Amino acid sequence: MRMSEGVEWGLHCCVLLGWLDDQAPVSIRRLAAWFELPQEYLKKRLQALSRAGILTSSPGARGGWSLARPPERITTMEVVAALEDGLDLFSCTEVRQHGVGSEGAGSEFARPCGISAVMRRAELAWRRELAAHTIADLMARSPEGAERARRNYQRMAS
Amino acid sequence: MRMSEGVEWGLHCCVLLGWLDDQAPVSIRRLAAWFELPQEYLKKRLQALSRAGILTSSPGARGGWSLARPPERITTMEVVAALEDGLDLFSCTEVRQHGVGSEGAGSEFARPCGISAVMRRAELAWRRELAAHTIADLMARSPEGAERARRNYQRMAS
DNA sequence: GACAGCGTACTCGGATAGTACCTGTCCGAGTGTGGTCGG
DNA sequence: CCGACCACACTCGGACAGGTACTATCCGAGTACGCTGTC
Repeated sequence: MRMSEGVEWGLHCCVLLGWLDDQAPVSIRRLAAWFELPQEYLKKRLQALSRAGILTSSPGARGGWSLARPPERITTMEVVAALEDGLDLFSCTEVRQHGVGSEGAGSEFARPCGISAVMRRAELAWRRELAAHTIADLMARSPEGAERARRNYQRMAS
Repeated sequence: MRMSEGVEWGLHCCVLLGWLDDQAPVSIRRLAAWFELPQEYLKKRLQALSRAGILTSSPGARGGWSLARPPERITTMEVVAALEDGLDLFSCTEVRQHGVGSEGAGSEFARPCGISAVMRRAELAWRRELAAHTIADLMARSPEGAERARRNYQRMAS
């Protein structure tokens, strides 16, 4: 079980777009060059973030990508959820209700499976932790990054 | 990102083996029939649990599978870890250190990436929750299951 | 009755396919900006 | 000077291909149990 690499890309893009907030929308070409990522595929991932209402894209010349909301109001949970659409770490297939083992069972299957419950609890703890951090938090974690971003972007634009 | 289906199988098998503790080892044929699962593939998954020291297998006629430890000392975390060997939900590829964005960076890359840190925190919360529950807990959650297991197994053996 | 031999019922490990999802690329269509050209 | 037109730079969505991990099956080899036959 491995999380999609696009999650890392998406989070980094969100942080960068937060830093470059004043610089209008940023084109996919520049975002891809910034992190040296495959442009076409990165675009696909950002489109997913757009559908989730996290990013906004403006078409046309001078168009590009920007945060749809202030970074304080975008949690890492939302970004992960948008990029991993399914998002069910564990999905119970109700194995207990099949085969010889299930024969003669009473009403106990009305109650949710204990294994499924434990997995869901763990998953909830994971999500809660992700929801506790926002893009603004991530931006604040490296103030040097913010300055460097602005500096390099100016150089890139010229 | 989806967790392997084998995790659900493995957990159910551990619980069942806990319930059937007195019934010597249980053959893969019976385990597969119990949950109506593909026998050969289930065997592969159980072999992984055996390598992790969670299950024990005895060869020969009358051989089969049994818990390697009392169920109080097997956590769900161990089972998940054994069946998902990699286990790194999120793996940081240090995207920040590539491309235009990384140019002119000082010593800040010596510090771990903030995004990676948040993801690791969340993952830790997930693991902690999984480690807090044991196979014995799962067994205790459905006492009817224990009785039905013994009943159906007797019928199956005859 | 004791012991060797053999068939059976298991597990172990490797080899091999099929499938689904992730990664990556390409293309046609749509849209807004800025420049150009004619009035 | 002003408005229509056009080229350009973007995004959007679908189609398609390669890679990797998950799912699944098959086979040969090894091991323990229990039966059978011989002494």
